[in-house]
Amino acid sequence: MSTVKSKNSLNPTLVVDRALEIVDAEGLDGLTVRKVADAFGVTPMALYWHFANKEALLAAVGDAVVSSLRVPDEGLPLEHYLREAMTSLVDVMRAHPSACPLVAQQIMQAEVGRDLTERFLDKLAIAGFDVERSSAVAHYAMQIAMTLVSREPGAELAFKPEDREAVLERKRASLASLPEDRYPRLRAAADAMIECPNTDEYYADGIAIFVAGVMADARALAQA
Amino acid sequence: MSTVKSKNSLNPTLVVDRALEIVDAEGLDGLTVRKVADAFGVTPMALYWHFANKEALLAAVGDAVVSSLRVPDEGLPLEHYLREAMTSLVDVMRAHPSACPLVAQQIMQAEVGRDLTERFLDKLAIAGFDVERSSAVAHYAMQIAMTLVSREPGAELAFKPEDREAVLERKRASLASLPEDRYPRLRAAADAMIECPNTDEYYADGIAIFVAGVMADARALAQA
DNA sequence: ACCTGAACACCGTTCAAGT
DNA sequence: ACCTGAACACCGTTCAAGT
Repeated sequence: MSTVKSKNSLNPTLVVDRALEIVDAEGLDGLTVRKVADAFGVTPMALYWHFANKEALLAAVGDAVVSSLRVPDEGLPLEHYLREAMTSLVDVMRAHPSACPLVAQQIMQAEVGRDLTERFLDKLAIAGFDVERSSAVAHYAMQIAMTLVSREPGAELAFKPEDREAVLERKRASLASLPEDRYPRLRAAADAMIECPNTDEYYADGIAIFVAGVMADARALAQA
Repeated sequence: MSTVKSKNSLNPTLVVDRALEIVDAEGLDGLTVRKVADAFGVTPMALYWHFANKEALLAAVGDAVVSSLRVPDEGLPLEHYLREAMTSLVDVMRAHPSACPLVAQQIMQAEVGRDLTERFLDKLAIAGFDVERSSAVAHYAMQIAMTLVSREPGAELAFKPEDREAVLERKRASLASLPEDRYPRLRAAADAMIECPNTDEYYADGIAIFVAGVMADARALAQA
């Protein structure tokens, strides 16, 4: 967070990088035009020369994160292509969990996002999905990837590191206070539901369930 | 939006109802302590007698929506129980799409949410899912139901009804400008990806895919 | 017990002005 | 071309005071 100040010190790329740092450190709601300006030792209004408004800045942050997405190999069959695409999306988002909603919002504005989706829609069509169904499945895939990352158990407590343990403890106590005879499963699951015990497994399983569901649909269409 | 004003006109139930109306009409970001106060012809600070802060008010709104959830019949087998539970969740949320995140946040604070989850975890355990996996699946189900509703194609444009058509048209134009030879599937899918052509089908398919994925897991566990 | 009034530290953004 | 300064219409919230 060093304060850089010189003539023409502000350009969109630098601003977006700084903004992403702030989002990572303080969450999406923690990003403020004034904070970005301060980080550059500049007046808030200086940013309005480079971006039309805050919305445009957020979109640019989304674009920046999306750009590191990779398109799975064209030759892969539907099942593996879908798994690879979702894994790639999840990986990109896990690098900047707070920016997830921006990624979901901007993915179609990026060439890599369009290419990935076009190929996916094509494979779905070949597997027998009609246009409406393919569109829905592509939409589910994107949104589920985002949800997995941005709502990973315990992720909502990523900020205010002092409070984090306190909030965790409060949730734990709340579940522990439930009557054992009525909520035995909930009590046993408490720890796992509050904080993800194995994040890699959490993502792999989430993706696997969705992929299996889509493939069940594909099989049903194949024999119809 | 009539202005009610009398001695002791403010009580938590009335305030929550009003707040939910505002959320429905203007979205979650449109809900403001000051707006709620205005609706009652009262000073913003009056609300702080009944709620600790805005967060507590939002939680109460979430509780109110959750309360209309119903627990599926205990006797149902896993597959049907899961489908019923997600359908019930989706129905409750579709009544107040902007309040979805509050529902997801508060569901475990409500008896009906805990009962629904306890039974689901029990059925998963009987089907062979270990604690960690059951917890993850319960979490996926909740979050996916929420995502289906709050990110239904076109839902993000639910407010500012004047701008709505303009934004839709801008998105449509953006996809229509893509080269036909390179993005044929994307162009064909444009309408369906921008605005949901059949919402009931969209939800039924989304739920069906997740249920099928979980059942594939269950079968794999059964024969292991 | 329940609400008001004034104040504080924040927001995004406009518009005119400086260099 | 790029940035500043002052101002506006908002936020959530504290704290002391009224009834």
